[in-house]
Amino acid sequence: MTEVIKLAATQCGHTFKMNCSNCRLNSLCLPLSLDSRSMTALDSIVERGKPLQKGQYVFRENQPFNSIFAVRSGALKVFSSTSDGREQITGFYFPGEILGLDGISNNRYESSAKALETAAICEIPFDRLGDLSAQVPSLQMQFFKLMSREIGSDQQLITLLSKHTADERLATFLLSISARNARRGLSATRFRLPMSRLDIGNYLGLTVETVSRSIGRLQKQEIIEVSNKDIHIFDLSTLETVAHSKLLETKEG
Amino acid sequence: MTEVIKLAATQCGHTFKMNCSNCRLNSLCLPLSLDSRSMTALDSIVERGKPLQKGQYVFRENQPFNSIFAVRSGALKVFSSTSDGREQITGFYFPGEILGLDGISNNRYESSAKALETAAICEIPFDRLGDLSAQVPSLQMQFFKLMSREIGSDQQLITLLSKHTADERLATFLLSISARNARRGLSATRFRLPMSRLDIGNYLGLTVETVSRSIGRLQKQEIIEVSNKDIHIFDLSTLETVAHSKLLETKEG
DNA sequence: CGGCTCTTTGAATCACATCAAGGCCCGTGG
DNA sequence: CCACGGGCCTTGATGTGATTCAAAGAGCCG
Repeated sequence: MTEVIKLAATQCGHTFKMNCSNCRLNSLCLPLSLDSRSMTALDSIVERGKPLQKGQYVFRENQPFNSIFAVRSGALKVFSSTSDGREQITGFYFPGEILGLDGISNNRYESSAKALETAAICEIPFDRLGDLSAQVPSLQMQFFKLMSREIGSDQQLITLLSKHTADERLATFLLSISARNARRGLSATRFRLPMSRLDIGNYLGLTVETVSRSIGRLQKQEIIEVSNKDIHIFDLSTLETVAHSKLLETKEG
Repeated sequence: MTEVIKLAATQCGHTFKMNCSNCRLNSLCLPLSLDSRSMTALDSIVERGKPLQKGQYVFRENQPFNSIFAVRSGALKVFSSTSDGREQITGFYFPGEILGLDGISNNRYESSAKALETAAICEIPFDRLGDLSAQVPSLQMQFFKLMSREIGSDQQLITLLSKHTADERLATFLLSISARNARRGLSATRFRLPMSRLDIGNYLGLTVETVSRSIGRLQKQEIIEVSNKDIHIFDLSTLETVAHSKLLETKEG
């Protein structure tokens, strides 16, 4: 790694140029597969604001839509309010992932996004991204794929909610977090969950109590170990078995 | 290529040119908001095959992805298979609606699509659509919006599955069909459901029996009348009340 | 050290699933 | 045209996983 790029470390107070080219996440994020000229062009439209504190909003339901956002660090939850006023979390977003796509269709956000912990995000004005996409075919394709992936993952959640038990949902959820950690070069078996049990339950269509009990069951079977928000997955493959409802419950006196 | 363009044959033996410009659905479908030049360009890449019979597939899960499809007539279901081999229906598709978008991300379809009744579809090769989108900004935008709308509707289904009772799910389902009929100039209150109770249940995360009982309850409350697959909604606004769980159950001896 | 939210655990209840049986619709063939 | 057969749909009885209600313990921040 050359010394100019190294400057990405912040707290010292020096100014430095954070951009897509030197972003550690560019191989996961929108820039994926762009040549350096195109990446520079993309870079020029990206806006990087100050970090969000826990609880702060990136955007709110019904606000006019202008930009999509990429997570640089931290974690966010995206949720919309149901007809009877409660909230439904539709996704959690980690570094390298992009949110706000649901706002395109009606020019206003159809959900809200809130920081689960201190988070840094990149704002990408959508009109400028559209212009650039028309000029850079690989960017257009990358963006189509991004939206398609969002559709695919929503449909997986639909299946999860529709056809699976509490334990299967929780196991699938943990595996999803695990895989996304691995993608960013972090441990697939030890990590910290940035969201509360309430949020997990909300996302998975379960109550807090059920989430807590389900965690308890997985722990008792020695598949995971949990201490507060810290998760240790002992055996990924066993957890996968649980997720796919192929584990017959071990009867014990 | 110009005059060789697809001469769809009618039963009477006459040939005529079916195209986007003369399609009754063009104001609902992908061509929406295209000028006539652009519509002609789009038209030149659309392929119109012979109608599908009930039960025939448009595409199957894991097949290589090449095209997206627009429904011209009839109805389709889209479903994917769960980890334990059952199927999960993720959507029903009616004239003017577009399917296959989930295939873009990995270059293979992540779901299968099957005709619920005789159906006519337009095939749109995706690589050519991508090229054209880069040249026609309004087409690119229209396609972005289309994908975004799919994301939005998937998220609504997530909320429905996660937070709502059987009666609310069924009411919401009927209202969705109703609204989509209205959009195409058909009756919002009288229509025929092209799918079986089993399919409805599968889609809504319920068993057939529960669907049947839920229909029974709505009928007893004189909100709808059902005869086989024929639905008559007496009062849309009451049905909306049910969908939003604001109807207190009427106790009766 | 409060006061707060978050989490866990237990007991009772409920909405929906499951199991079971009978009826209806519709295509097919006599 | 009617009889037969196989899905599809409905209805009832019973079972169960998750919710609800309740309460106490654990972590966190001022």
